[in-house]
Amino acid sequence: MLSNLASNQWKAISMQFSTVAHVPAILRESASFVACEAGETIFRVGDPVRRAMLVLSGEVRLIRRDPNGREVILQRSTGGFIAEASLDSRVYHCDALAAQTCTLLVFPAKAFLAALDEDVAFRRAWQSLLAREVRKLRSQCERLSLNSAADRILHYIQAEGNNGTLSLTQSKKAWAAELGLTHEALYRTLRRMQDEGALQVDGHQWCVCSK
Amino acid sequence: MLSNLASNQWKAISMQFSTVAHVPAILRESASFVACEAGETIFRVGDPVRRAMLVLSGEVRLIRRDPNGREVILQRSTGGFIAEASLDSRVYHCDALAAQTCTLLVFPAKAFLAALDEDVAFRRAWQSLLAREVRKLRSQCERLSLNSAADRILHYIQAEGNNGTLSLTQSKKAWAAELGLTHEALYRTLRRMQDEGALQVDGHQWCVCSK
DNA sequence: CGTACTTTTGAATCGCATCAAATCTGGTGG
DNA sequence: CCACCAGATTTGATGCGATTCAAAAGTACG
Repeated sequence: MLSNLASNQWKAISMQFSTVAHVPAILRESASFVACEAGETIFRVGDPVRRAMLVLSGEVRLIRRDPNGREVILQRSTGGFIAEASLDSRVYHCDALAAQTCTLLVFPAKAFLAALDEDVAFRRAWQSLLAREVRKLRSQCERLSLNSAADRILHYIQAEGNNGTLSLTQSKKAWAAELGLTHEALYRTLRRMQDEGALQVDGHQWCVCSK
Repeated sequence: MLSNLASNQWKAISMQFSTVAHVPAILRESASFVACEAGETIFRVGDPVRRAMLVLSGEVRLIRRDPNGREVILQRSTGGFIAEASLDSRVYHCDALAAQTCTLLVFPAKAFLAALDEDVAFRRAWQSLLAREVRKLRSQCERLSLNSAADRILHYIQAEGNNGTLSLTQSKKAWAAELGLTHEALYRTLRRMQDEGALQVDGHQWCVCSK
């Protein structure tokens, strides 16, 4: 864990995450790296919120368990801030798990909030991040309201892909969970859609065929 | 339509909507009321975002239509801001319909954004509003991922009600849409749960019975 | 090379969607 | 005040599609 980051590191990270480009100098000084092993718990429900966190590499999942013990993925991040909405909460309302070995960029929550008050550009970037998140979640709710597996798949490719083509960055099993389907249903529906010519596959690229 | 609001009106509105209490004086001066009739379209997909809007009375629904023409409710508001996340967008990405006769409090978008830059308390209130919205949407995604009607109903009552009791402010048909169910499925499941003693009903009050 | 996990296919079951129709409700106008 | 209408509510019958349980094959990793 480093308590200080070199300026070229900031440049590289800022290239990848536009919000980071707006992090003011004072806040940068209090940033540090954290490494997590696959399977590690990053925080749990009820833990006090002390840090703002950004996934640099690997994958983090925010999950909650339903009464039957099945886990529901609330957020899945392979890059970018996690639990943004918890920053103004006292405690977390979900668990965070490292799905793979991860590196995180962390900021003390207090300093982060103070910087939001001080720096206009940073504040704007943060607000636009939250707004994007709201739109993305509304889109996900819209998708989960569709009751056929095929419709959810098409909706996902349209919403998360580029111009009808999706580059899948996760296992199909994880994708199924995000779509609110069992993995069996996803496998079968993808197969059927390929057979019917509604989808084309090329490696990890999934492409909608408009007839 | 009034172009200026009396100070006692502000007090009344601020009592009901805490975010409004933080609206700075300059922004207040540019606020006005708008009345909408039931069924009226407030804005459409693609319309430029010119105003921030708050529902004072009546009901507004943000909807999108799926390829089959069925409408999906993205947000339903009987009080409070609507389309908060669109404020930093150029155009709207959904339709807004007045489900009943409504009165809205509207602000020019430009002045609203400027006030967010100027006033710290207002900005904090707004950011916390967005964060609450994110949490609420995550909760809805969690609920829509449950595949039994009974589980969704219980989840809704726990999440949206107080301590296991929900006061229903909408028709059961609208509730069904919010739960991602057909109204028939909701009616039947509610009936079954009452018969089984899992739910108690008293007028519009729905109460979960822990056995 | 073995272990853990994902991917894939099969068969049976169940719950929700769908279509249909009757009843109830609130609001409107004669 | 009553007739009427649109919408919500409710019940019924049917079929489909996703879940569930099961098992086999493929894949990554130490």
